[in-house]
Amino acid sequence: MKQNSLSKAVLERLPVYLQYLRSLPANAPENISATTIANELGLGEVQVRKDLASVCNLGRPRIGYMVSCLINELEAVLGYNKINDTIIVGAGKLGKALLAYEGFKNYGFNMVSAFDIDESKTGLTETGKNIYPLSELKKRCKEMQIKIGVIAVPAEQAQSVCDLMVESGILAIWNFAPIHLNVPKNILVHNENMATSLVLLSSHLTEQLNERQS
Amino acid sequence: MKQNSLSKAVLERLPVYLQYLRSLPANAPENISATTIANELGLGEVQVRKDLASVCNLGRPRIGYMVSCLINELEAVLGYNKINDTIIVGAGKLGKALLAYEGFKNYGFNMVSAFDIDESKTGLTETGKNIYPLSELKKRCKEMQIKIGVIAVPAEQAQSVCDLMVESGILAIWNFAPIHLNVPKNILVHNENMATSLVLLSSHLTEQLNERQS
DNA sequence: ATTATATCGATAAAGATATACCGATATGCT
DNA sequence: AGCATATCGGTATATCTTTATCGATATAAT
Repeated sequence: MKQNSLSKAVLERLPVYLQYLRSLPANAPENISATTIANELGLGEVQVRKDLASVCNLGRPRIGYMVSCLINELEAVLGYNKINDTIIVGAGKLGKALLAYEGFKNYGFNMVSAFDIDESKTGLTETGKNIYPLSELKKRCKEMQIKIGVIAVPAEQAQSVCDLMVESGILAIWNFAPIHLNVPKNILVHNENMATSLVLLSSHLTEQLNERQS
Repeated sequence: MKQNSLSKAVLERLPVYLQYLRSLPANAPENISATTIANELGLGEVQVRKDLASVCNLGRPRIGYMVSCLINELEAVLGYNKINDTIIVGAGKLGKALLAYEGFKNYGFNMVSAFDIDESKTGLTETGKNIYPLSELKKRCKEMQIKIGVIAVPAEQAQSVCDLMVESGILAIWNFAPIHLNVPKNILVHNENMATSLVLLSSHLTEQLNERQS
């Protein structure tokens, strides 16, 4: 593990490698080459090698990388070993889906509980997690030292929820509301922008259909 | 509107501008400057100007851009006027949330119906949309000429669902399963990778906490 | 009318990211 | 043993993206 200042682009691909490596069957060969990974994931082999080199140098010519070591290194660099407790504000369909999703623990995240302004939603979910009134957010975040929050409320309420989160000591926000949030500069906002995702699909589609016509 | 080969980076920011412009109150000034947009969205003003220039050249010095025109141009370039009918495979929490979400129509998308291998889920949702057995996917896609599909099933089933979609004539796939999909090269897969999003949050957090210590 | 200012679009420079190339090395084959 | 081959890591090059700079222009103020 050597990690120093990984670029955003690399940081976004590393989890993909990790996911792929974890998905390999138990009886797969002990070692894997960058070439193989590249083919499987549809990337360039040089890029894979460069990305992996930014994490560790344990590839051997003609042999490749030892899968188990690579997984360990990636987990270490990505911080998947330390558990990050996270809360969700908004217990609608999306909020509940995120709260219930088991897969986050594979990434070192633990969705602790959700908060909603509608107090009738208060209580335990099917999966045994608590939904609390929004009024308790600050108190509970401080208590549990929560540093990560998810915003799953409609756009109109997103900024005020965001402000409340910042006040509660949250440092990183995963925002699902389709709106730009204003935050102090030490707070990170990552926008999960559906519009952005959809545009990529739609513009690909337009290209495809145009090509067929011409 | 001039659109020719917009870069991915630009394509990802355009919806953000559109979203922001639409959110302006009705009594806001008729024109807006790149400087203002940049400040509101936390971007560089030159970047905003360049991005907008890639769509149209209707900014006037000292005046700025006419909001309504800009919205029209952006909608045209992004293809938000043609409605893209879309189906979802997987009617679990996530699938249902996506099916119910009203906001997609703002982006020119219409979530038509969902499909699930579990036939007990078949029927109408609260919002009046149909859930069908997966076995009907191909027939219904062909009938309705669906070109876009959403994968909201567990990783293990994602590849087979994907194959089925391709067979059904779908050209663009929005994949929520944490796995790389193999597809023919004319099919676009956009991965909504939670791991990737989370990594960015988590690595920011690590940096923040390290800074405080030193 | 002249000057000051905000803002534009275009071009140039800088920075980030991806690709190509090459020498080194570990294995398998003759 | 010696050669062919797959694969690595590093350096160099090319491409893509962002940021800086500048002359032009439309309005407002003097």
